[in-house]
Amino acid sequence: MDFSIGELARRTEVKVPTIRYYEQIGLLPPPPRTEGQQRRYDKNAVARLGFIKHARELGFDIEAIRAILSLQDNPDQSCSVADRIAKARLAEVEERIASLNALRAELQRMVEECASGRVAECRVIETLADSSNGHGRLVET
Amino acid sequence: MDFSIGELARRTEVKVPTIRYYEQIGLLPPPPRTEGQQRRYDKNAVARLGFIKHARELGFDIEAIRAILSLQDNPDQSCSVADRIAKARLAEVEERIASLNALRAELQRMVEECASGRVAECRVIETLADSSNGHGRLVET
DNA sequence: GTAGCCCCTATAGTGACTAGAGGTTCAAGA
DNA sequence: TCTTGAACCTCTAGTCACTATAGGGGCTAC
Repeated sequence: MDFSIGELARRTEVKVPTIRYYEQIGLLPPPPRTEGQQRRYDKNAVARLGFIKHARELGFDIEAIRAILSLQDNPDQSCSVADRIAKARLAEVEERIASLNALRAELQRMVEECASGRVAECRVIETLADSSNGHGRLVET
Repeated sequence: MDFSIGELARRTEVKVPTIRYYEQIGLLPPPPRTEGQQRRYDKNAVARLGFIKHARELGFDIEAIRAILSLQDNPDQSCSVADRIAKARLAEVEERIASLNALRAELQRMVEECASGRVAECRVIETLADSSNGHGRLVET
């Protein structure tokens, strides 16, 4: 029911040194060790690390992930704190979805034009070039 | 109708050294210079840099952005090349949208529970913890 | 023409990993 | 039980994508 860092790495597809790095910076709690100082993990670690992996792939930085995980780790903390973090992340997530939808539409158009034998004009830049749409980085206030 | 690197930085909200860095690695073409070797930009540069900024915020790495921009820069290149790049990026974009939708739903649920006065149980980890859903990195083949 | 802000290049530092060196532990088989 | 080799340990250094600093030169307003 518990396993090594290598097994955790295989299950999550996160590299072993990255797992140790996450522990070092406090994203993963220090796990129990064997007599010989080797780390032993359980299913909770798989879930937590899987979440971190996903969130990183989605472009959240470590501090944002730390904030989201703190919701999980302190379910009893004041509602207002959790609410503020969740709302800020929610706004960021919604903006990202909107931008990705626009980019998807343009990529789809290009693929379709290709399929119909025409050389695609590429307008990805116009699709995503507007810098005045409030896409700045969100910060907890 | 043309302006300095500082003005480009203000218009795009990209920092001056970052603009020079993008030029150095070939994401931005070298612009014309004044007699005194200062860079001058036009509206095209604003659009291209705005696109790059957005794409970085969405988590695309430099090589992915380079590939997408190459569609724009070589509209006459073979359809099969453009198609391959566009399809790979499209798949990646769709996976990201799906993950973000799941995360959004969970964050919304938490915000709603907070609004109703209950302390939120946080289940963000369960929402996004599954690492066996094919979220690996896509690569051009 | 000179003050002051902006630009130049070049180098070094940061965040988030990733790889390597050099040594130790664990478990499977003899 | 003993051995052996894969997997583990710590520590340091390197990579990618910036970001900041140093030291100097250009440009416009008075």
